[in-house]
Amino acid sequence: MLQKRIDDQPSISREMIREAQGILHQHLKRVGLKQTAQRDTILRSFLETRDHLSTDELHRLVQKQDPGIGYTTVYRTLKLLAECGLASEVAFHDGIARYEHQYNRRSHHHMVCTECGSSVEFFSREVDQIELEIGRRHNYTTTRHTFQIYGLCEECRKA
Amino acid sequence: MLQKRIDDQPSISREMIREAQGILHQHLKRVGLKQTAQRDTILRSFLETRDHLSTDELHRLVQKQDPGIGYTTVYRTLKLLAECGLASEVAFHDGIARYEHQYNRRSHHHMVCTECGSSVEFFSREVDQIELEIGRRHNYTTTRHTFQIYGLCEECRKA
DNA sequence: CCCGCAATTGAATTTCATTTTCAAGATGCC
DNA sequence: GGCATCTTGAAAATGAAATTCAATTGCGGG
Repeated sequence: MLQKRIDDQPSISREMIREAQGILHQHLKRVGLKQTAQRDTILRSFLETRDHLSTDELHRLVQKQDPGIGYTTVYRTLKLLAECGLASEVAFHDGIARYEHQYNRRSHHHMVCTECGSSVEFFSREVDQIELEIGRRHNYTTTRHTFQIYGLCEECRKA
Repeated sequence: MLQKRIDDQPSISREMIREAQGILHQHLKRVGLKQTAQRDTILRSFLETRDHLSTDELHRLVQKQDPGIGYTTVYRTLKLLAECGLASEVAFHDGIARYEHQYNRRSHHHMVCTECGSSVEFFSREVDQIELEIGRRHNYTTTRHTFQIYGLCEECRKA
């Protein structure tokens, strides 16, 4: 199910959708793939939701726009979006791959309630610096990191 | 396959194995389960390796000690070890659950090479403090966190 | 010491998300 | 418009994790 999410980002504008679509189209051309109505629909549905979506959840949303679009196409399009930097995979600890917007978003992290699955986003400049520092120390060229905190939210603690 | 790992921990002593076994036995008694030769063998094999083991990898190691022990038993015993705090799950980004020793180990984190899978462990007090700070700010009772850095190690960069 | 209940074991099966296959249908370069 | 190539989506395959079940084993009480 879709889970409550708390963060501080403004909602997506028509302008941003157009821009994101441009990024996707450019990426497709660059790697010799084709624009299709399905890929555009999937991108739009993805951008219009603020949650951490699994392939299955996005598929359900997409079907409200166009019931003919199959699970496989959503699955493949999410990989494309990740490739061109519009989406990125977040692994919470429940064994399901989830994706979130990446376009125009500050580097952020998640705190997840292990009871109800709700999550809070937070920002920490320090974490980015630790990545750089540790990479330098051990001679790695770092590309990204994941940082997740697990615990009980206020409501689940009471219950 | 077993992957190269770099860290700064001394290797496990006979004394620690005895102590870990005590912890397991106590846990079993507490929740009304039984001691078995298989569980002891699996714990020993687990402690004797310094790597991040998948169930499958540990199963193979265990079979060198006792070829009769099945995959399922290893799988179940790893969950037991996690329950009593002797092991903890680490999810790198390859979709396989791995476990590592938790007993007597400082809180640490991983930097993983996305090319060859080798990993470096590192320690950062700051990360623990961020967990506390963020938990307090959003009213979560935090229990743990995961922090992983991904990148290219020196050798893979050259290649 | 031995009985009997309850837990354990391991092979086999099931589950479930993910990934691949393939034939029919689009896309877009010429 | 023609044609090579990519795309699509249903179905099948994959693979790790989880469960089932009948035979076996541990262990507390008598």
